[in-house]
Amino acid sequence: SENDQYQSLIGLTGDNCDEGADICMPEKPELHLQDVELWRKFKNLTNEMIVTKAGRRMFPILKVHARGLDPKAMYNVMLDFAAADSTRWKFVNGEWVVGGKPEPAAPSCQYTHPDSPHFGSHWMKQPIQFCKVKLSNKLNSNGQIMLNSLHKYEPRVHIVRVESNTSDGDQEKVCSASFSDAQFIAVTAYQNEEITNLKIRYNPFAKAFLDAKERKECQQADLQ
Amino acid sequence: SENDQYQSLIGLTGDNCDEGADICMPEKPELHLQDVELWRKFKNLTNEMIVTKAGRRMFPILKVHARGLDPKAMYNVMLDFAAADSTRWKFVNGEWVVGGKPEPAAPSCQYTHPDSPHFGSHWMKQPIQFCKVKLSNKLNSNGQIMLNSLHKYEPRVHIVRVESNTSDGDQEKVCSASFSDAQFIAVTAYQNEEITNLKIRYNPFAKAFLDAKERKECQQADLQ
DNA sequence: ATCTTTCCCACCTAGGTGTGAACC
DNA sequence: ATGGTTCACACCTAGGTGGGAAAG
Repeated sequence: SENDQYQSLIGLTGDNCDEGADICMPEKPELHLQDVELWRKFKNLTNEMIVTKAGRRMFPILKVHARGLDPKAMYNVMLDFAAADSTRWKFVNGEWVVGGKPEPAAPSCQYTHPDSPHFGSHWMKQPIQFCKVKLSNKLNSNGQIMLNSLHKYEPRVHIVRVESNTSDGDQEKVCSASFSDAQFIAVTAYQNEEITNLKIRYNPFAKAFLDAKERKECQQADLQ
Repeated sequence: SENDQYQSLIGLTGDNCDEGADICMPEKPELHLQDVELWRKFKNLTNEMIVTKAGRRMFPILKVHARGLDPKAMYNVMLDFAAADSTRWKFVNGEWVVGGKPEPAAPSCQYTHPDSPHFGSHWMKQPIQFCKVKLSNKLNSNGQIMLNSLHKYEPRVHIVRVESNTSDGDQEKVCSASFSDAQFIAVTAYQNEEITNLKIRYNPFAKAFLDAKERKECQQADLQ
């Protein structure tokens, strides 16, 4: 169908929009992952994300396009990480294998997007970027999200309606989506060298190491 | 009175909170300028702010403490610049004098604080900082505020109530304050060398020039 | 000539990378 | 020994300073 074509072009749609069991109208809130091609490059090698005590940003950055919200209604946008399975992983002989018993899988804390609260029009006018969220392996006072190292996670985004001048608990969940293309294993140091290479290649903050690689290649070319 | 003491300690209170003509209850919204001592150092020399085509940040940074808002109500916080007088200024022989006829004094565009919209509790829990606002002498597409060079301005902060799911024009002004201690003349290059010295002394981004000054002083000390 | 504006620059702040040795 | 974690580090991105020459 035309809808299927569209989805394959722009990539993954959130799996479980859980409000409204009726037919899928354009008005129904939807969330679409951006940069799917990039995410899949990482997923094909089994993606890894560094966690540190102080918190580490994600790369690729999670970006989500929202549609179908009420432009004039107010929403919070939240991010959390669901345990993708119930095992602990380890990297042996170049591949990830199940190893040991997992930590008790508490659902991760929620990260509230810093633009929250804001109008539907704001959330829809451009992809929602989670470039500031930080992943940690320790419980911190600040806004970092704690994950268990060597466990696999899947990012989820939630949109909740907020009303001014009401009690704090009055928040209605409008839409949730889980992004399997953005699954990753939390690590304190990269295990798969190919993952490291992808990170260096695409993350501008790792430019120093990209340059080092290029110098190395030039040296080898000079020798030939 | 105790109230007067408090105000002289923390500095300037907004001059014209324009809602509620009744007696001043603690619940009445109020805005107080922060870092008044620093602002007055600049004001004593006649403060200057650089304006550039691309936009320049203010220094000192305008910080305002808010109180008396409804913690659960939603507000926008706006900043604009009122013409402090109707003349054009020029700097001759080390002092500012009236010179020439002024540009037509259109009120400046309004800058919306990037945290907007947000709850009263958010605006009150810490001073509201306008560290990102940029002053320009050109009309730009982005969020810069255009001012006329060599004209004097006084920053004003406005708090307006916003409701979700209502028409856009439905915004009720809750409180306005004008900060005479933060008056300045817009310039494209600093005129008063003493102002330059203060900017270098207190703005961390000008550290390079502070270091240069210290080296100079050490050289002079060595010669003696 | 004089006054004002523009542009490029060196030098900072602030903070995000993976590395590799050290630590546990 | 082994595997996982931590830390200081060099090297970047990103962008905010005033200086000073040049241009209007």
